[in-house]
Amino acid sequence: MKKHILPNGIAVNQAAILPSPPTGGSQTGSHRPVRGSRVSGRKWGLHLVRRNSIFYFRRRWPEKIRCFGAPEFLSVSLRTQILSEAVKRSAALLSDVEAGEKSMLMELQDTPVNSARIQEMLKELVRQAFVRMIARQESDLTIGNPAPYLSQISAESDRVRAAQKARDWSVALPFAGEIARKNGMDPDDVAAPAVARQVLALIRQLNDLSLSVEQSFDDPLNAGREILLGHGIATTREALKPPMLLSEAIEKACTEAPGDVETKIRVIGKLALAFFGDIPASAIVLEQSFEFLHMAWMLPKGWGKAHGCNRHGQLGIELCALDEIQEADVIDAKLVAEIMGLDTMSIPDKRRRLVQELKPRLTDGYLFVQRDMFNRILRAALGKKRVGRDIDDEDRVVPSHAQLNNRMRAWHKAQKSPCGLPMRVSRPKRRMSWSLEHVSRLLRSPIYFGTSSQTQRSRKATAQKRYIIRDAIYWVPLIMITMGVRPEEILQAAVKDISRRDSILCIYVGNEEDAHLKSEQSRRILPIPQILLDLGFREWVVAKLKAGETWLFPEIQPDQVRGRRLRNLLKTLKLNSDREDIYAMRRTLSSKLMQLGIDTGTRQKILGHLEGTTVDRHYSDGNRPLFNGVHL
DNA sequence: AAGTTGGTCTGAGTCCACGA
DNA sequence: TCGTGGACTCAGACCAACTT
Repeated sequence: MKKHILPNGIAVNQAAILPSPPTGGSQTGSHRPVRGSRVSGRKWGLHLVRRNSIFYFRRRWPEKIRCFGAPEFLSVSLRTQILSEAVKRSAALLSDVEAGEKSMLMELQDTPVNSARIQEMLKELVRQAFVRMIARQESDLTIGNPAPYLSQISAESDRVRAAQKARDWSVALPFAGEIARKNGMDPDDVAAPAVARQVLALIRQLNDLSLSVEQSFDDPLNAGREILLGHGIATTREALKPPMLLSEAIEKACTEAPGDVETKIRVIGKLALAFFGDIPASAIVLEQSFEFLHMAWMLPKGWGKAHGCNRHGQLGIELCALDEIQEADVIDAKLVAEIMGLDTMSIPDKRRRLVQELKPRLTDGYLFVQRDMFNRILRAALGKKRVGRDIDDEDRVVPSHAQLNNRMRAWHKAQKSPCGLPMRVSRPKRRMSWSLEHVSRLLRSPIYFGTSSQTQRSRKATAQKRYIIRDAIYWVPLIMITMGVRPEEILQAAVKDISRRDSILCIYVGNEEDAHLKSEQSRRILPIPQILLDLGFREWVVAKLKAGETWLFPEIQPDQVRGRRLRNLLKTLKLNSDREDIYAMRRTLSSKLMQLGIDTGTRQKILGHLEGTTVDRHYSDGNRPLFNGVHL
């Protein structure tokens, strides 16, 4: 395809000689409007020029192709002096050229001829050659008979030289095709003149080095110093180790990371393997990281969840992330087409429907998490020098946050229809404080007014049966609303963490030695608000103490999935809401305190955020009246 | 029939440390 | 002060066997 476009006949040299179009001229000079006595270039027709009575086809290459290195013009001799024949041939040529351009543009966008990838391939070529040379020097003397080896190498060099002269680029394939394939490139790319030329030259360079090393028995690392450094390889044995595969990099990153991070690394690792295949990690370059992240960006929210495995040993099904994207894309495209076709609908209405009905994708914020995890994988393989914080943007393999941000803006633009309607949506979570109505509905729910079943707490009490069970489900929402502690903080509290301090009943959050806290800042002492005391919190704790309990909420195992029971209950009570979830109760308290004019520092101390020093983290004294003012 | 539960998996937010 | 990276926590979907 490229072949019939690139060799552009007589054009390149003569392009400079031909008169350039005056300002405002489009395409070629031939498009210039007729002005004054000047001979119109369009005398013969579109893209037609006549020189020495022979007609030529002459057309400017589109900017998009020129920026990839194409010359200004395509000029081809039409090999005729007859105008009508020239017009016919020119029309045929034009349609061919335009078709070729189209597919070429697609190709360029699909796999940009990426110089960084080619450099990686050449580097691998060098590395392998050096490994062979060193292995030969260290091998048993009887194996390597120098004479045939030398002549074999010279023969190879001769062959390469001949191929270079004949411009037979396919010769490069046996040398670099396999490496290209392993690096995730199309082996045919190696046969492109620009690439093959470099490959063949390098092969000869390496062969020359082999010959001289074979004869002089110099250390290849020393003798080939320039070649190594020229390809970014240090002159050490260490640097010649085979490149790490993506799968190995994932394993390495996982062993280095803590548990929770490991699961995320495995997620993005699985995606990367599906996207790149198991190629050497060093073969990935910046532009491909962008493509990969774009793929992740298009993942539908909730991908990979419908696998069907559960605790009953169900086998479930294997899901392919790429397929899930494809499916979502198809559905979205159908919806977009359908809505665009509704002539009667106004633009805002169309937007509303699209936002509601399009399949939500990952949020922008989460893509940064994915980026960070991908970063860890590549850092495990390439080291901090290639993948670190303080690297120039153009040297990066994984884009920096800023780079990704910029690129994401472009992606967003591309996901807008011509009339500005969205073709891709996401649903970020925005927590809001609970409305008073919501809180009061919770407090009037069967949890506090009594249930008819001891286990199914959402069932309303009947005349005969009325249970009010004071356990985690009863106290945790109250404590969260009035004190703003995190669920995991209150759930791991021990009975003796509740005690008097200066005659005020307080809870010592994070007092347990082995308590697992979000941060040191969350270690704090909070007074028990009056509301809880009125509800009998003190008596309840005393009863626990007498019963010899250690934990405040023994029914909640520390390693259990916490909070799900409560969440489930809220759901059946129809108290669940996307924005006003359990965790949002912390925010509720904070905003209520703010309305009462309490300064930020104190609020942060109550919530256990960074701010207060160790000394003033104990603010139980004197602050208690504030809590009495909190109306729920 | 509606609700509970505990497996699996991913989604996404918060907070903190560090260094330019 | 801000960008970056890291760690941690919680949210939520799906699923099938149980309970009520």
